[in-house]
Amino acid sequence: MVSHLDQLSSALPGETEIPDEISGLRMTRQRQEIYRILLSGRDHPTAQDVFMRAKDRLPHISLATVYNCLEALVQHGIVRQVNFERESSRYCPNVQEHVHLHDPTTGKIHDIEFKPGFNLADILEIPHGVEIEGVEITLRGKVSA
Amino acid sequence: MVSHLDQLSSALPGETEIPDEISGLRMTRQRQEIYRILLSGRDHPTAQDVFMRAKDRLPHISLATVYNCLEALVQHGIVRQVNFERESSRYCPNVQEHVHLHDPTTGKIHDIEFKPGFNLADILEIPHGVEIEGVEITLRGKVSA
DNA sequence: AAAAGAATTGGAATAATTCTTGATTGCGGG
DNA sequence: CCCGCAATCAAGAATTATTCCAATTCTTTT
Repeated sequence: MVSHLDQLSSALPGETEIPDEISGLRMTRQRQEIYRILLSGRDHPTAQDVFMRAKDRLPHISLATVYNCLEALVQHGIVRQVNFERESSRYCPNVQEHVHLHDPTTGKIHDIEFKPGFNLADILEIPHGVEIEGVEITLRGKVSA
Repeated sequence: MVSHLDQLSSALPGETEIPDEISGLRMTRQRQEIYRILLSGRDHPTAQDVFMRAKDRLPHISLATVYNCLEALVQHGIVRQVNFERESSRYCPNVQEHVHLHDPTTGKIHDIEFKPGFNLADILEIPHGVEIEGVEITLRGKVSA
């Protein structure tokens, strides 16, 4: 399955061409800008961060709209919402299955990939009768490089 | 390493004898009650839940105290704070390393154990220079049994 | 028993997010 | 091209979980 990310991230942030509709979601001006912002820097911004960045191109945008757009994008599987502890939600344009590494010293979040063919049941005692529908893994640690 | 859970959970909830001090934390009356509540039903209650249950034995306890006590217990590694999405934090007296399975249909949370000798690096591409300090895994799924 | 230090309380304050309401926009049919 | 409907947007109010604060009460130390 090819992600929207792969299709779109080749162009430069400002010029990225975003279609009128993605996964059945009408891409309005503000949804486009917000999605563009997420695609451009892969730094897992919060709604506030996105709001501030969006004002460059959409001076009249409201925080509520940012929340609405982010929610719409999340609902349609176009972006992923990332929660760390009880901090503000962060948003990520990478919808491939992956895990997040949070470095408490820098505050940065890094994406980490699964090994191909990984299987949760290899490391967990999954009882019978349990059907796993989703996995959420967050690592805490230091990144020296 | 023997957990406090193992030492304490044999007695009945109400009678459970809790020492004056655990891991360097002075166990005041309210901390004892709150810890007892967590030990008795392993249902991952929220601070509100704990507050309501605590009022049976400590009618004058305040919600702030419940938060204070829970925080103290968490800081001293006596209980574990569990966050699911952006919901209220839940608290768990099981401090062994384990993961949580959230069943959205029932709203219940189940503990799932790691297999002995598990290794995260078996399923994840951990880059060089990354030192993992903590892991948090949450599964979403249905429990039929 | 007095002093010092911790813990507890109740209420106010905060922060993130959601809700509400009214205005605006975009679009298909006439 | 214009009309009407539904979706979207904006602004601010409301909500919710949690934290902070100041005053009081316990504990422990002296």
